[in-house]
Amino acid sequence: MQKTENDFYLRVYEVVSLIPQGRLTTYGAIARFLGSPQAARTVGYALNKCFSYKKSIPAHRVVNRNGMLTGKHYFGGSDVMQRLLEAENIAVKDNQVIDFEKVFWDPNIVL
DNA sequence: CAGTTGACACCGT
DNA sequence: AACGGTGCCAACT
Repeated sequence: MQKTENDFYLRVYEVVSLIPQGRLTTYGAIARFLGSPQAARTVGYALNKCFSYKKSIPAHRVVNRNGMLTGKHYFGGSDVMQRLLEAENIAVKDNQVIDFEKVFWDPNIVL
């Protein structure tokens, strides 16, 4: 569908904001959803700037393909991201999401 | 304007 | 099976 914003990272924010509570997705899934499966890195970069974005983005619901909280350090704390996930019934152990595939949410499948 | 970076992912050794 | 190196895309300095 057509987006009013053509900026790549704006689209990333859109998708991340659509992630249901208690679910999470991966950078690769979002990248693939945007049409560039190889642009997973760009997705992560977009989320890095999401803190500078005017809207609040649930970036804690986005993890890498392994389900590991790679960017937890960017939340301003060492365990902030994990805490946010815990608040959504998502178990996290050693920077890794438990039952990752169970809570995994793929925007491509939904659409 | 050109070079480097970065919250990833995949292939090769 | 585990570790390291390379590739992509867009933004930042």
